[in-house]
Amino acid sequence: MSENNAIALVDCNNFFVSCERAVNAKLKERPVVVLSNNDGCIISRSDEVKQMGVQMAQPLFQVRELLEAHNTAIISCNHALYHSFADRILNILINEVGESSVELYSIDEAFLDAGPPDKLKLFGTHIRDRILKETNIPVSVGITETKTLAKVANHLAKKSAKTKGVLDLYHSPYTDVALKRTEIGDVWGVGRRSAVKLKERGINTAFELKLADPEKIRGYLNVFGARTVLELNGIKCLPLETTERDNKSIAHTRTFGKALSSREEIRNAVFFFTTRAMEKMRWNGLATRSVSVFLQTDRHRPDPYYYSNACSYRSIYHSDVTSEIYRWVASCFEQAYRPGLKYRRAGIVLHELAPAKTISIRLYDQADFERWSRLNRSIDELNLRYGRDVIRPAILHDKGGWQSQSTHRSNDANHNVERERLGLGKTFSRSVRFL
DNA sequence: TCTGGGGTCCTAGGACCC
DNA sequence: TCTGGGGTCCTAGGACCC
Repeated sequence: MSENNAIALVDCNNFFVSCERAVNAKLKERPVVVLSNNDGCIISRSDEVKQMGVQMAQPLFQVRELLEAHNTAIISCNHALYHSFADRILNILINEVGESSVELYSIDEAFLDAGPPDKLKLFGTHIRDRILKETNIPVSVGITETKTLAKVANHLAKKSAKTKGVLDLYHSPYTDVALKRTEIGDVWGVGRRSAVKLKERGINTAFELKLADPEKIRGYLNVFGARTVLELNGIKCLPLETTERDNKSIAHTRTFGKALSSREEIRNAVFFFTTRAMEKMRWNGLATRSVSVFLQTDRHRPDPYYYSNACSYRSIYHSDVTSEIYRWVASCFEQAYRPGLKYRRAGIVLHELAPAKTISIRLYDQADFERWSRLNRSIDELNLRYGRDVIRPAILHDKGGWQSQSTHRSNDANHNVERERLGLGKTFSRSVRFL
């Protein structure tokens, strides 16, 4: 992109809630929250709920009464639905500016190369209107010189009704006003810890950070902090990353529906998680050579104490064969497991991923390995076509006390009718990261 | 009673080598 | 009694993001 081109950040408003509302119009009249797996935490809130003071990731039980008093719709998450919406929105953006001008940053936001600074507000409004019309999802658009400033602009576009969801601050005299109104903790890249450090040094707003000496900031934050200062000054440090990068790790971790102590049951859960992670890995054309497994007891109820342990295995060869990875995972599990404890959470992470096509040849059993690898891919395809787990390893049980408790799942039959109408067929996205 | 999940990057410090 | 120094690699942990 040209150095002078503007950057736009397109960010979906209350994304998961907006998806649920897009397929169920009745929800538009009520406050809505979407819950995490297990229905434990609130992971998406409608504006009304935000106004009640409910925080992101707040446990449901702490605010259940408040929500019910306001007739709030409480919904279990449905990630397949959110991904199909994300996919369609991405396609619209690509259609508008071209694939090489879109950086998909997360499931619900993307940076765009907005081109030369000409009619930016009009451009933003067009994008916003089109996405709303075609998907029912409201988005906000912030446009400026750098990504960090675009975050600020987007934040204000969301908060201020006057902007109608689009704020163009490209070389604008209002940028400093915007920065003065932005608390230091709301700056992109400044988390809780850094915010404390900066406040101790008298830096309380984005504007004060803009005026700071980047080298000093690097001293008590890190190189990121220094970059943030420059970005706030309109100097591009973070380029648009428009080519898709391979994942460096893939994880599948869950809190169990209830605390478990049975070795068998927990092992089953870990194998189940492994299978899911492997599917995702193969779908992305990757192979792994190191895995780690972790087990944790309930950190909120240490009984008799909080136990958390992670064990890793590293192979000399990369692999994408489920049965082989099972063996790695099993050895990690045996190391991490201590009898007599009640476990509440477990997970597996695949590290050191590499494109499956480029992994090194094995000295002894290359032919066998390739056969197994092909078999796994065929199974993936069958499962994709005929339904998940139509074919699965005999070792795998998808039932157990570890399963999530989702009691607020929205009615799938209703969804399907509405999804049909919106053209949300059986899309399976390769483009949206963080599957 | 009830408390999410999936990622990335940076840094300090230890191990090791010559 | 005197007791090097520089470089690289790896890892765990911290911080941050959505």
